[in-house]
Amino acid sequence: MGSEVRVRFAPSPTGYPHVGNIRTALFNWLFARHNKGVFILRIEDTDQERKVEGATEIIMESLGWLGMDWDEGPFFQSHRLDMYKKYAEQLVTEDKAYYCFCSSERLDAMRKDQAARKLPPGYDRRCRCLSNEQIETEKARGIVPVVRFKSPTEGQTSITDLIRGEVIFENSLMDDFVLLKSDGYPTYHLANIVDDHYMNISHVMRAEEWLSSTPRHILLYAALGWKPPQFAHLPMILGPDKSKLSKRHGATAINEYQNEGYLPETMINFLALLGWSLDDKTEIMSREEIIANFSVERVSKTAAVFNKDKLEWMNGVYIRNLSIDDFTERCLPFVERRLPPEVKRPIDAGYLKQIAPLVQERAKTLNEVPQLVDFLFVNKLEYDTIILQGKLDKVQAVVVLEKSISMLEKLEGWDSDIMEKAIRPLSDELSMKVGPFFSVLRVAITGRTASPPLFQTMAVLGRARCMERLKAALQKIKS
RNA sequence: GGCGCAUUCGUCUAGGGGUUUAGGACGCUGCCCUCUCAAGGCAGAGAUCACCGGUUCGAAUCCGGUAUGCGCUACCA
Repeated sequence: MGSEVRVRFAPSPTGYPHVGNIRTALFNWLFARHNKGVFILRIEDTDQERKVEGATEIIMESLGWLGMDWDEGPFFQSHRLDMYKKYAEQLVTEDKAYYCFCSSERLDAMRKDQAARKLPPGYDRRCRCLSNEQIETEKARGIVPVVRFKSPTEGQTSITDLIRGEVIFENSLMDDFVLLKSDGYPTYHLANIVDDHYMNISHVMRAEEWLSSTPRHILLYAALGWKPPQFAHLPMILGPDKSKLSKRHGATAINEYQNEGYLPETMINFLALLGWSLDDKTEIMSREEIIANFSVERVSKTAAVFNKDKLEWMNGVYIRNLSIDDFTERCLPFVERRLPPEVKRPIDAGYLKQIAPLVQERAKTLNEVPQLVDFLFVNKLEYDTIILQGKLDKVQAVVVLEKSISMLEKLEGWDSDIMEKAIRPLSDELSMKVGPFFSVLRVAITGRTASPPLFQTMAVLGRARCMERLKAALQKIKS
């Protein structure tokens, strides 16, 4: 069972998960599911300063929302401090690592000096060859040391990345990085290697920004006598200006997309296509299709700009493909939250279901549904009288309303076809074009110039409210 | 500065020596449909495949260099 695929998503709990991190999670998850492997959730909470309360829960909720289930975990690195410490000390004993007593002030000064003299930055290895006595004196002074890795000063370290091929690094350029911080917490480098080893991780798929520190990891595996996993460094996600996607580009946290009314299936599909493709044309794919076809070979090397226009389009596609019941259900919380306060709560789900077909193909996000339907809920319409007549003059608009009202009053039923059959001929009768003619009625009924189909809307609104609105419009234009 | 990675329409991408007058999608423009707005259909504009050399009968595809972009260069991940 040594060939079993075991991958992990290992976020640090520093807030709402970034779409880039979620994309990394998704590729790991897809890879695991495609290969019938194991997907592990591990929380890398080794930075006490950046840790945010509740972030872990949010991460788990986000994964849950997207339907990315994990098979093991969540594991917390903060619960495994003894283990990291043990290996750090083992490396010190084996002379593969050493204690460093340098203060952060000295380190800062050193870096400044290096920058001023245009030297490559990096720890100057002052503590690399301390004698036992020196170590004891420093300890006696109450200085808590960090543990640094003794990087080789010559040779090369190469990695074979599943996406980028062989990448070679000069060991002489690698500095003695910290393994264990003075607060007893491990750095990413140590914790990562220890955990990946103990969790039997077969493939490490992470963002490209990690490529540069991978030789450190390789060296650490070797120092510990462990076999490294395979690496795949995923392309990054950029903002429209091609810099790393960040807040100034708009929403970056996955939950923002949830709140903006994007469907989880849209996010999965869209994110999957950011760096991976099935072929030269397939774009809309179910989660199952993506799983069935996912492979690292088809992951691209190039960073991708997050194209929100395309996301919106795709969300529209998914919204239109929803059943009426499903669409109604998903709209409900948004409508509940964003309809004007004067509308009575709870919102009538039955009524919303009648409305749903009118707006389903018009909405790109669930969040815009409330604005699309609010005129069907409020009691009094607010609109500018001038839009009522549209291309017509005032007298014509009055006639349109009067004729329509009397025609509708005579009507037996309140079915959209019946209404249309009765009203449409009126425009001919008055030798008006249907466009401007209907427009008057549309504004009277909806309070706006763009709306779902007029008669279907009227059918849903109901006879009483329609007549009331038409008469109100007549009053309004006359006064 | 050093090291690393990358470079095909504005964007996401297909393509991996001849099948390519470089294909698809978003967006954009026009037309059709049409009671408005959408949706849908059709059409169009949009890429000298970053640049320069090389290999080859032949290169977007292979190699080298240059440029540009990005990443890393913390007791952050």
